[in-house]
Amino acid sequence: MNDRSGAPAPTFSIAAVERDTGLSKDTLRVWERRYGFPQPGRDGAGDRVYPADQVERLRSIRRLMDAGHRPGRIVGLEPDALRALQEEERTVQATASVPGRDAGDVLAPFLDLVARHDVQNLRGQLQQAFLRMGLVDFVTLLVAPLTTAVGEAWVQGRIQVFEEHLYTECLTGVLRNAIVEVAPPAAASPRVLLTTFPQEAHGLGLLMVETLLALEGCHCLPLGPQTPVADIARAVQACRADIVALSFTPVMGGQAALASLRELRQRLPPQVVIWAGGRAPFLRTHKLPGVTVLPTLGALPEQVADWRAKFGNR
Amino acid sequence: MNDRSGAPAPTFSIAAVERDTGLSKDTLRVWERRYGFPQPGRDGAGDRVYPADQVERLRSIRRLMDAGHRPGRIVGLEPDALRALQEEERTVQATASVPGRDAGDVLAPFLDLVARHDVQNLRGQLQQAFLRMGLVDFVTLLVAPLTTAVGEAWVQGRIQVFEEHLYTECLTGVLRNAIVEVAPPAAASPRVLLTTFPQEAHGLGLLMVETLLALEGCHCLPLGPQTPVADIARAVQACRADIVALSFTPVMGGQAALASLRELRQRLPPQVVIWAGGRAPFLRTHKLPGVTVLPTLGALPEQVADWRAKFGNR
DNA sequence: CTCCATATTTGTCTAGGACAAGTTAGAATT
DNA sequence: AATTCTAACTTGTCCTAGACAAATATGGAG
Repeated sequence: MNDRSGAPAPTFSIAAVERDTGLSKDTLRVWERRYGFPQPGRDGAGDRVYPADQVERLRSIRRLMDAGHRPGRIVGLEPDALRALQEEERTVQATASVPGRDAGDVLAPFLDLVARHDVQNLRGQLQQAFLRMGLVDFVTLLVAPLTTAVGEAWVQGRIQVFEEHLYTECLTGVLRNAIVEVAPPAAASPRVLLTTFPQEAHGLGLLMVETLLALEGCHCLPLGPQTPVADIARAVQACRADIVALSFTPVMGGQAALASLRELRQRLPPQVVIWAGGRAPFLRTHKLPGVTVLPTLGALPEQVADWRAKFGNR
Repeated sequence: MNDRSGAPAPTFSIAAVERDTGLSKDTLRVWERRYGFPQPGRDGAGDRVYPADQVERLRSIRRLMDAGHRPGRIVGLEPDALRALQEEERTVQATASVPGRDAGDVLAPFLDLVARHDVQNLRGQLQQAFLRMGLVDFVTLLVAPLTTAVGEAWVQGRIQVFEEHLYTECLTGVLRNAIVEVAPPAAASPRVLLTTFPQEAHGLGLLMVETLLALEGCHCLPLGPQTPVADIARAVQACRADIVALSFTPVMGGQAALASLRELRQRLPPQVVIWAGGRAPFLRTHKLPGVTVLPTLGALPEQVADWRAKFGNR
């Protein structure tokens, strides 16, 4: 980034690497021991000092792991091999989405705006699409696939973190605006509490769900992202929620997510339903007793109808 | 919460405690060694198991630390003594805000709505206040003090975490809506990038600043909360930002914040200005070379004018 | 009352071992 | 050939206990 600077090459403490890569200190140390990478230098106090290129390589590894690769197979790989794998990912995904080729073409111009950081136009185009398509189609046919595409582009290193932040922020504004226009019914049911676990900072999925639920006439209790499990349980009790809807991205490790879900299930009264949705792989691969998995946003109206059939006459 | 349940009392792993209290595993272990608290049990594998009441006590300790107390003095304290300190905090703050007694009375009804989880009315009242006061007064005279008051109430244990989340979410909606109505000038300057560091999840301050900056005719580049330092630097370069505005709550430890600020300063070109604002104590107590501290929101227009006087003629 | 030197406090880092839960691969059965 | 079961391997997290640097407090001198 800055070749010409005479300043010393920027380096990273283990804490900084943890923040920037999302890999815990324990993991970083154990990888070093087991796989021989990373190989940080040491400062005067004997503390690890990571050069920038190793951090970059760790980020690539992290992205590939989010895409399903296993550490043992990729941590030792040279940057070239990592790039090759990223390329492969892209091909696989392109193939997988053949039935939605039209969709891809719809998304492309938006992705382009993101990559160019053209927030003004991005916002304008999104707003326009919203008005043209109507809220339901806008969310299910454009926003959801687009968010997935942005996530995939990030995995492949085609989009920077800050570009993803710009996109998220932009879309948050548009969706928040849209939600206001859906007049919330005074005392509707079911009462749905929306949030994510503390490790999951991504709140876009919640907004999409909130939009659709509001349209279905549900009473939404949005808590925003990152509520501790204990507080979710308290909120359910205090707000008399019928359903807890949680959103998961691949960023949240499957193990941590499963543990938290089990803990939450244990703390909630049995009649309170837990909905789990999002792009996290563990939602598809694991059985979650006492949790309803929403594979897509399209499944929402159906689930709401289900709930009303079962509990609606309270 | 559940006295009557025959289920075994819920317990917490060290990871769960870290999430719920914000205290790192290392800190939890070292406190145990030094101060004799917490004193978790052990499970079959020899892993620490924290009972619920110890977690609760840790939360109280955390809140008091955010209010400026030192660990060595309070970690060993019994719950009664902690409650006494909390009470003291409340008294001190009430005294400190004597000049704003009017303000306190203005805030009280809103705090009441938060404590009752009456989101519907809270939103309505906020919206109404916004229309009555106008955007600038709404943000500086109501939203900012109210957010501070909510934070203080949380420190004193009068407000639950989830209630604070409800408040934040509610207000986010209102502010986001307001921002849209401020027509953004096409190519204004300065270009201000807004975000927080990864440890700082609170984004309300950013929205307040964005509102006021938009009114001042600045070009805002909101990244949302929790951008890694390296990505902030990249975003500045890619978006040609003139200023980076960062927001800090007491939740973010002073040490971590200072380290990140230094790192950011080192990575940015010298002509890019860093603004730091928020309720975090370290902003008042420390000298931050190369960083402009904004003590209050009221200082914003002045700072913008300053920048324009110095660099406006690019 | 202010300033500086010394003492204490405090969070983070280190090492390398251990283990349980999850995953893969291979064998045995249908 | 497909399915199920078992054994081997992976992998993240947790453990102990010591060390140190930076931040903060304390006490003495000006």
